[in-house]
Amino acid sequence: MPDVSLIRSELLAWYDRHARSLAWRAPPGAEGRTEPYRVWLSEVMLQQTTTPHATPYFQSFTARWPTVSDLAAAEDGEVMAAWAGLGYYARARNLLACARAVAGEHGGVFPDTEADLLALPGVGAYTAAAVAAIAFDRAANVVDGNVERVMARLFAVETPVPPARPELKRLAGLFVTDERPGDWAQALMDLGATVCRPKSPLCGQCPAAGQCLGLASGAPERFPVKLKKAERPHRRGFAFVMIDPDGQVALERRPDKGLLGGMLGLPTSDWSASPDATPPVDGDWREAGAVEHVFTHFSLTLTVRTARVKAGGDYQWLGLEAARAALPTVFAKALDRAGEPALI
DNA sequence: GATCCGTGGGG
DNA sequence: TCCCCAAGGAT
Repeated sequence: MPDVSLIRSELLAWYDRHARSLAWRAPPGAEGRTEPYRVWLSEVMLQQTTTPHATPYFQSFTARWPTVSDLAAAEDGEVMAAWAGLGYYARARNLLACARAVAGEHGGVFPDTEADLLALPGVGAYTAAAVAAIAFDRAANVVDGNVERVMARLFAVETPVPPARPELKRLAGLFVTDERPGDWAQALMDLGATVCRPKSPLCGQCPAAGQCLGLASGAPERFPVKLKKAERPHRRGFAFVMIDPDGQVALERRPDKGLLGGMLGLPTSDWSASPDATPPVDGDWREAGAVEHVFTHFSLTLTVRTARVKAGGDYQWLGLEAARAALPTVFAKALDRAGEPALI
């Protein structure tokens, strides 16, 4: 069996030499621990999101709202617009709810235990453990997709995920001690991101290669074994671009629950196998083509229709640039499409 | 436990 | 082109 203590010391030594330089990490030798606000913000942004995608958002959020109290005081629409393009918009709603809970119920100071962190909106098992470990040096079992993969390979776990999750978490827990818990968590995730990668792992560079049952099996990339996932259905729909004489576009706030919840959007039909193409208002509607978009659990062909109208009704009217910046990607694509046939 | 919830890059 | 998937959480 892999030697837990040996792997720990080898990986921590590797981390001391190979830690990635990331926007939310204190530079090497920096005084004091990392700000909990920055750790929390980065962890939320990194949920199911790649580092390159999250980085510019982290920079703009921290520049605009330097503390959790600043963020708590922001308006909902501002924060949602600033999150536009990052995806999983429930994160932005929960981010604001969490900031307000910290500002209002905790005096602007993040709680420093895993249990108290877990009670905050948008903070689940992973994020609570990560903030506790990285910001507060608590011995927490930080398990994300990277850690699951590393454990599955180290121990050559044949049980497929997701059923194997509890077992992988148990294995990860074998490594958690009071010694450098924050560094340990980040070392494991850095290893997973740069060496023990999903495809073509770089086992020749791995400090734990000598202890890895997956490598010994001859096919480490086979782990973690995965269950086949369901097919992604396809839907169709219409998006309606109304432009007033000043070039303003009609947008509506989407309900908090459901797809793209809380975000601004174009008026649309239902999205289904055979959507109802009736536009929201009468007018001289023209077809501007279609855009394709892929969501997590369905793909969409969105046909774009445009009309010149007078501003009014129950809409927010924004200029083209402002609208595009505030919209989720699927609607930004639709707006781009509407602009092409020289309607504007 | 199963489902819903985005996006963009890489193989 | 298509498929995979990335520092998950809520219901």
